[in-house]
Amino acid sequence: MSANKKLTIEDIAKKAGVSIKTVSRVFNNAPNVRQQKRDIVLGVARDLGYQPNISARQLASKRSFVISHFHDNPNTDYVSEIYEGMRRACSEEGYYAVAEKLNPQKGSYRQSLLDYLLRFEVDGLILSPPVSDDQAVIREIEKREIPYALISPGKKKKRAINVFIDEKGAGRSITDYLINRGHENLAFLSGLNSHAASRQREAGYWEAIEEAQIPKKNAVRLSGDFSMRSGFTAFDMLVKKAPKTTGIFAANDEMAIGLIVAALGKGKKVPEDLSVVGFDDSPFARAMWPSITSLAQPVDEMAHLSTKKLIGWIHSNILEQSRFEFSTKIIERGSCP
Amino acid sequence: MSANKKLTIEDIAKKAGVSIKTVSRVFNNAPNVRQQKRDIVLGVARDLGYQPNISARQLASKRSFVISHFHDNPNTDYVSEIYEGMRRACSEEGYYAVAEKLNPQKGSYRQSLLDYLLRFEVDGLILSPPVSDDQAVIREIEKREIPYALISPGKKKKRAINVFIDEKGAGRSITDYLINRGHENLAFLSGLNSHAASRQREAGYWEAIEEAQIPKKNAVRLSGDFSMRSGFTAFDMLVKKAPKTTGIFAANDEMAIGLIVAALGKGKKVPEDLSVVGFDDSPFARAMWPSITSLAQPVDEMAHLSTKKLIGWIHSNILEQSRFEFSTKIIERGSCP
DNA sequence: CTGAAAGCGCTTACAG
DNA sequence: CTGAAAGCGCTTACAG
Repeated sequence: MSANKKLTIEDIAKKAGVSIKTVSRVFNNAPNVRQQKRDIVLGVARDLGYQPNISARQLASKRSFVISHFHDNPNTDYVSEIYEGMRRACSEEGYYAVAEKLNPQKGSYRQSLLDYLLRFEVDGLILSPPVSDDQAVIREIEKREIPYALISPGKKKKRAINVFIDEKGAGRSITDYLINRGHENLAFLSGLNSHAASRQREAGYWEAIEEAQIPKKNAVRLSGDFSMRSGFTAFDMLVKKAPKTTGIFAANDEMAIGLIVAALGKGKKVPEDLSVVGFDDSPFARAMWPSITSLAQPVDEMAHLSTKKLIGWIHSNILEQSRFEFSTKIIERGSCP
Repeated sequence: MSANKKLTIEDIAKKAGVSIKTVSRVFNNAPNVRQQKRDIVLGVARDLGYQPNISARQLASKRSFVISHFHDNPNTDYVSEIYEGMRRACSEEGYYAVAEKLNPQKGSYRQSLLDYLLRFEVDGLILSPPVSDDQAVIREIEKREIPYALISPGKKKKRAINVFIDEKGAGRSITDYLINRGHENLAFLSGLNSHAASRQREAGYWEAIEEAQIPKKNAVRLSGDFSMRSGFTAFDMLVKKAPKTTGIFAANDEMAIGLIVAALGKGKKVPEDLSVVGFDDSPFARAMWPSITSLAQPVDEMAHLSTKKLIGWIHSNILEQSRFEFSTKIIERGSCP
């Protein structure tokens, strides 16, 4: 190992019979190197186990090789999955992945962002909900011309990388899934209405209801706020407003869990009396009993691709494609088999 | 901002009327600088908003200024809290915090660790359970003489920083808490027996039982594995083995949740029929309904302190104190008020 | 307790 | 398509 650490660009250049500049070009994927030389350099580097010294690159190039993920999300499973996708992409490209939790309690978002950008150099930023919809934050980033990517933004930005799923389509397919299983009395349990995703999922719900010609009176909407507690409370509303309901679409898994716990506590059987489908395929959806049927989005891949595209943008200084839609699937489990 | 970025050690030296070496010494907390000069330098740096260039430090010193947290823990809340504590400490000391998830599926732990240490320089390592009890991993680290810290290790190491809580004492205090609330028929729901923490918590349980002179037949042990599912199943065992039980101590919150869900499903009331205390004070313990009384350990502080001490060790090359015990407290909630 | 010189391993213009 | 020189902003011996 210590032998590896001593290897420099010069050693590789000598072995390969080229100048250090050529080696540098190869490792930066820069143009103007004949393919043949490129192969030789890469071969020598592989044989000797050469790893470029990141600090030297940073210092000389005045770039940081750091991609930072800004978030403010209490859902650590979601944040961890994003980090993992970023980390993989960064490691492939010789970058560092850093996660920064914006703390809205002390001062504004914007302030913590500014503080951060002042203290640390970053080459690119990744924002996830709800930060990805914070226009003040986005303005600050655009002002500094830092390449950035938005994960599941409510409003897609032209000068950014946007990765997302078809929220409305997902809402439709969950509703269809319930309808196909014979449910004729349905409920949608919403998240915070300020989140675009919740509104879009609901739109898909109503579209599917209409298309299946289910009478409007047999389909209700319950208000939640994405918290487990609100799912718990929603069950009481359901009993009052629409006791005949048998199929429920919750806008996230936490609410689905809360609702199921409430239902069990009142002697209802899941899925026999009440079938529930969640959204996110969170680890708890798997661990709960009954386990929860849920719509999965490929968060890890979304983070991985956006990081890759971000690094491409940083290198070429050109934003080629700005929108990437990912597909989802429903994972069938105990709460709605 | 761009003005700040241009500031170098030279600017500060000039302003402060000292050599750059003195400035460097001040920023590295090195000895041999008169306090008066130190204050001047620090004052000038503050006024101008100077931030040392990390890459330059890395390159010149051949240190990475990176502290890496190795883990393999499905509990993302726990991992995130550790990361947050590390990140705070690192940011105070001008270090980078990195989290690396060891993937035991592909190849051994040890291999992924070696791969990592080969690819990246790190100045220090932090290990959390279960990695903190993997002696093969620890051997590799000690062989390389990398300073490291263990969070809640089963076996404390002499040549490492160890941060931990009194697991047995925590088990005692939870049991006492139940006893003080009048429960005379108790159950302990264990985690994986291979985890030292679970065994120690159980030892505390039995100690408290004995001290309170509760007949052994009124206290049972149920086997779990830390999973929510195992808590769910444990309820059936409980009904068979010890139907008179009213007070339950679960070795973690997930099992407490599983057990409560099972109990609710069978028409039991919590806490009226069954009082449950968990361990970890996880976000779900707060969010559940009923919310769960749980023992909280200061994970964030444990990570923060161990990172600080680790950096101190790196700088001085001296490991001063190797053991740090943290205190815990029981957070009273709905499941056992 | 303090300073002037050399060097860490790369990249950036610049020249060809 | 390729190379020799200068320099990024620090720290490390070394000397005093």
